[in-house]
Amino acid sequence: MYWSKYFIPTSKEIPIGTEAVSHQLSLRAGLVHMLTSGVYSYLPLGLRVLKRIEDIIREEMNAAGATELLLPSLHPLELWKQTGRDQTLKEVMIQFKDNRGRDMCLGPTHEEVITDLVKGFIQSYRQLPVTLYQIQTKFRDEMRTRFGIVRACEFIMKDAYSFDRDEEGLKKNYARMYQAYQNIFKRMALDVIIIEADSGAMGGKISHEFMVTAPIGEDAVVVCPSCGFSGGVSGAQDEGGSCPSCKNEKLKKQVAIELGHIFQLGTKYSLAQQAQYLDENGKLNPMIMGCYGIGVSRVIAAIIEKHNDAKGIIWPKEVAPFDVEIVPLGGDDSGAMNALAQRYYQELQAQGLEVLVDDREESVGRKLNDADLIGIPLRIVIGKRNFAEHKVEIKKRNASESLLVDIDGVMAKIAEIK
RNA sequence: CGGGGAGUAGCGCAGUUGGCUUAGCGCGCAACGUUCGGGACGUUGAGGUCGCGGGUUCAACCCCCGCCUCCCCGACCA
Repeated sequence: MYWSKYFIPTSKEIPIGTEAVSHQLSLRAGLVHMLTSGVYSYLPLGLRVLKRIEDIIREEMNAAGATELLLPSLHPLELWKQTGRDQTLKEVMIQFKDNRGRDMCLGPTHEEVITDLVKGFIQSYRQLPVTLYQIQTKFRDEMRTRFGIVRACEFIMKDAYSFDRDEEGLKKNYARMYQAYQNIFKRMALDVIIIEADSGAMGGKISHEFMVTAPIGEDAVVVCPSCGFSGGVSGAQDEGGSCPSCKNEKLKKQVAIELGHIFQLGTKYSLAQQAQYLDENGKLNPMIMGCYGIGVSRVIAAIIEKHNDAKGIIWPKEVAPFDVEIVPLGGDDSGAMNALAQRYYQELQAQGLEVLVDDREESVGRKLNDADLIGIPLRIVIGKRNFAEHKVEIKKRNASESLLVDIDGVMAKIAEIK
């Protein structure tokens, strides 16, 4: 991709009314743009990150035996009355009458819809278990939005739902999802703290939250500075309580942001909506459900929050919008330098890498500072001084030093360090 | 929904105790020239219903009333 043909509106000004680093950088690096409070456009660079995060989630969910589908966002309110959540979620639900006078809402979550779907097609124990998931936009009428895409009214969520014959099956599925979540966050370079949590409006008994410590957090966790033990804030585990694991140190309280939440729902929805199956004895039983969410768009903010420096974002390579950025700086020999950039562009693409070439006619300072800001993991700088000596510069965004490499040795070097 | 802050050019801001403001500055944008490895410099230029609606006044961006929007803290939630 050539920068001049693309759309990356960067800014050096810190946007008004922003405090969180991730909020500032996601705006300055041209990832997202606010339309109104809690409602964001994903610009090309932000969309690329989003897609990469989604791909990681898809791979891990598929590997864990879940199947992707896509449910509607537009729901008849009638469906929500079956579980009473038209009332319990009333405050966050965006409701309205359509032109036919029907009461409708935009889906804030999808337990009712998926349960309604599954009960229509699954009648026998032979068809269970089944786990379905989607990556989709949710709508929640937040009274108070926060930190840009961290807490938005329209946001992207991965939500999965499991249906089992019994508790044992649910626990198995739950454990599988738990493991998949650990894999997912690890691949995104996020250290998660997993805590037992309240089920809230979801219902059910057991649930776990996947948290990442960050100043943009809305919740608190306690962490042991000595052994790394962590947990939710409650009773004996409050700050100052001695670590229940190593006893060496007192626990420290930290704010954390919730990125994922998994629930053992049990029969709350299957009973209310009569999602039943026939067992081998010909007896009707309610399906045993679990649900598993990840705030996909929120993950972007968390990654930026954890991976940045004074100059900008430092994308972990698995989620970076591009793998390599080529920066020809121009000069007397700019024709030959641009040709070299084009050559690298083709060679790197042939290796399956996503490549951005900053072909803009901008000052050196602006190009290099923009490169730092948008944070592509690998950068190839073609400057006239080195070019005259048949060399180019390769720099990792997360390294302080750059490497001088022979013009013809670039591909080998990239393959070595990428 | 309670408490605080803020709306003036695409972005970031200044301003007037009401009138020399034809509303400025920085960034960005356009053109030309000089530069050319770390957000270069100069000259010229385009760009604004001063959030919206009323009111007071000879005169309102400025004062009064009402409303809208955005941000932060809290409550609530995923």
